[in-house]
Amino acid sequence: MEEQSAPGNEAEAKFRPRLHGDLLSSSLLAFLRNWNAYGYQLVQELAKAGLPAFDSGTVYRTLRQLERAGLVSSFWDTSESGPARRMYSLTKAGETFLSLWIDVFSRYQSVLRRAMERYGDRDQEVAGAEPPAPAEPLADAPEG
Amino acid sequence: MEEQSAPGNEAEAKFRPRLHGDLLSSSLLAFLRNWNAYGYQLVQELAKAGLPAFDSGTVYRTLRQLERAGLVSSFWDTSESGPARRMYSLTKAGETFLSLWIDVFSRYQSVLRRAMERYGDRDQEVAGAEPPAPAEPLADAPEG
DNA sequence: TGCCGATAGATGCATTATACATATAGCAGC
DNA sequence: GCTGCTATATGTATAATGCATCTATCGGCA
Repeated sequence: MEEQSAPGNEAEAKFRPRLHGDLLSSSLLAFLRNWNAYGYQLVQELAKAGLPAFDSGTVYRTLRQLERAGLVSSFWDTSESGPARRMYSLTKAGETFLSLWIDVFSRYQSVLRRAMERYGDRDQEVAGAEPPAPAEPLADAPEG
Repeated sequence: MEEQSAPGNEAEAKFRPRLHGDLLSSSLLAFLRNWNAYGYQLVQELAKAGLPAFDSGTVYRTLRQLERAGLVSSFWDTSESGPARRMYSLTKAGETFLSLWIDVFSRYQSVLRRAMERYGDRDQEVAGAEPPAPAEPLADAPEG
């Protein structure tokens, strides 16, 4: 069937960090914990934060989804000139969710941190050893 | 201020942290940076890390995807009794990707941290002010 | 007045990702 | 043979995503 051998040097292109879903949602909630803001503004704030650019359509849709879930609320702000802005603010439920997420997140974080800290001790294999044996990669069955 | 539409207490149920995509991929890469491991084992390791349970089918598919991208490599381990195990190890490209991800991740992290740290100063609104004005939530247009 | 560009939000659509259930298979104990 | 645990994989319906596109307001400018 599929028998491609991944060269490896084009891997970053195919599989770059995307920061989707939960990461976007929680970033938005985090911003809204401090400041009321509207979508266009949040897109720019996220970019300014040094994160990879988010698709604005995804941001707008995510905000509406957060609103449907009751984590944020919004109203149309027509006080400024220009197109109306949908101003968002964090709800009580949103704050609760954000702290729940941060709990989960800190556990995830320690997984990453452990990976980086242990980098110095890389020599001593701890668990499933088997030194990086070559063998047939991408094999489809144990016994061809 | 009362949320008339979303009760808020069912928000966590509808919108719980899922730890998808990039988070799963990078967790797997992080584990594999230290230990060679197979899928079933990684599912258990992730659970032991205190993270919400991942669907095993998603983990297996994600591992194959990482392999297709050249970030990990695998071989069938039939040395133990029982079903064959597909042993994974991190490739050079995988290490590169992981550190790229950790860069992005640390920026994301500071977004969250800033949100939590500033919590004490919550009173002084900094940016888009407009005290949580009520107004029509979930409105479809600025002018009814 | 008409046109352009920036701002602001939204949606259509094809592709991909995901959860849930189910399938396959090896082996151990009875 | 049957059951249960290990270990991997897939079918499928639903959800999420990227990209392009659309609407609309307003300021500047010719």
